[in-house]
Amino acid sequence: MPRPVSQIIGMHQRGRVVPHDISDTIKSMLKANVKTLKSGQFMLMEGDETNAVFCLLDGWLAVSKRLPEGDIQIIDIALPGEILEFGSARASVSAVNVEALNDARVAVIPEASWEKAMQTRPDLKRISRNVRSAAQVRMGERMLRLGQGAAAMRIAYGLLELSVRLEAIGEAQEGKFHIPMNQRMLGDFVGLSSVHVCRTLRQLKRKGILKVEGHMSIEILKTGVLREMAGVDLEALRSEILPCDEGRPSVLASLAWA
Amino acid sequence: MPRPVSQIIGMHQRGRVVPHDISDTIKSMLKANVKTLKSGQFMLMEGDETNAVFCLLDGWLAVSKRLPEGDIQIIDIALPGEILEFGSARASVSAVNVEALNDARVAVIPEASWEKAMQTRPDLKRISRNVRSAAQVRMGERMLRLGQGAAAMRIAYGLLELSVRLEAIGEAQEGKFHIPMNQRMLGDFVGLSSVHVCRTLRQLKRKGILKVEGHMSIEILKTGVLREMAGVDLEALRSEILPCDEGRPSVLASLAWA
DNA sequence: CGTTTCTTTGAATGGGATCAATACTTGTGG
DNA sequence: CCACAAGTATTGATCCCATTCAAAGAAACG
Repeated sequence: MPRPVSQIIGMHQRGRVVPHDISDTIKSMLKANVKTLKSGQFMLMEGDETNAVFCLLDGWLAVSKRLPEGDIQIIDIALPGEILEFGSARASVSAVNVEALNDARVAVIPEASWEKAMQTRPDLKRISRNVRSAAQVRMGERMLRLGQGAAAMRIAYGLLELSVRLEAIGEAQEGKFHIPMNQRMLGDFVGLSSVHVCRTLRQLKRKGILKVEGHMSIEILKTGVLREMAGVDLEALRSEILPCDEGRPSVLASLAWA
Repeated sequence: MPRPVSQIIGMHQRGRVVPHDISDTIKSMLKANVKTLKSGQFMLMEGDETNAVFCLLDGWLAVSKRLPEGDIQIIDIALPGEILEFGSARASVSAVNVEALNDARVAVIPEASWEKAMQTRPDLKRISRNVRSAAQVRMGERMLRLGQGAAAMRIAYGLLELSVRLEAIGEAQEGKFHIPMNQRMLGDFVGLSSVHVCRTLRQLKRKGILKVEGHMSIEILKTGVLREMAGVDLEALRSEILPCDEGRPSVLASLAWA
């Protein structure tokens, strides 16, 4: 489901059309080393060394952390177009686990190539920053609800966030989308036990706010009510968590689709 | 309490000594526009526009978000040396509140100047990235405990994180430090009610793990036990949440101390 | 078709919130 | 200097939401 060319970065800059070969530089960078992950496979574990930048081309990744007791919290969910830079302050050691939630393809870009590309391509730099700040904002939103919100609010926000992000990349239409996670994982995402995820979803179903079919095929029926439960301004959320470039929606991964 | 010159960035690069006037470029950038904040004053509110980069020179800032119901979650606490970039994906609109927890000084740097400085100073770029990833890692740690940890663990981790970070900038010695927050704010930080913060602190006091005097003067007596409760590897934490450059601890703010 | 994993539902437990009342601290102006 | 006010800490009692335990369906899978 590729997007229209007008939404692909690098094809236009301030009205001028950029030669295709420049855009192809990024394309080739993205295609140089593509890692294929099967559903459930770990791309990275806490403590692993990495000095690469990852661009998610296809599929979902869960970025998570684990307590000594074994409890897991999903810190963030990466969707196609996400740019992942790990390594902590001192060394290039990952502080998180990264797991494929379904079959995924990830472009692995050596830090040096990435740096170089950023210098020659100001649009890439902008996009990188926008993708990063989008991730930061949505993590903040989730943190707010983890700390202060009740179960219904956490679930409501989680679903709305996914819905908004999925719509932007064409993986959701009219509030309908599929989540490649079971209820246990969704619980790890919103900070609830799987049992309580089940109960909360049931409530939403009974109130006619959601429709859930099979394994996590979701349809949001009453956006307004859900929005209210989540305590979020949908328009503001969209503008904050959807990466854009020069005012247009942008998905870096779309470059590798050709 | 300035740090030894050897720890100040820009004075050495791969063994070579850099002329002082280059380092002075950054110094003058930091000093060009310094904003003074009084305790309790807001530097930024959700919805405000900013296209500047902030460097915290002195004092503590709380970065927080608020639910419609009024509940507040402190997303992160900025300490001297922190580099703050706001603005979300699409526009330069802040998604957070930033409040001074005590009297603070912040260098306000126009995005353009910042970009320019980053290009001419690779060390600044490295530091900026390290500071950012440190913030990311500690937010992840807190998110993990917000979602999965009980009250004692949240408090224990919160105190340990602060202790580690404060020691690195000389604001804590031998586990003793002062927190410019009341129990309500500490609760907003770790996701607990003020009442429960009080109870949890009392437990820690009774067990001889902590000493608390007056308004939040803390002394960690049994680091091992606290570390255990927090479920954290102290050494790993240090290496992940303390910004460094070229293997040495670095605090950008120290440049403005001269 | 049996096995495993996942969902659903019930019942009991428990942790933290909330409500409420009492001390303590700090700052203010008389 | 004291009295008062406002904010904060402390503690008890109660309530409620979410976890845990347990068991029975339902779906996926080899």
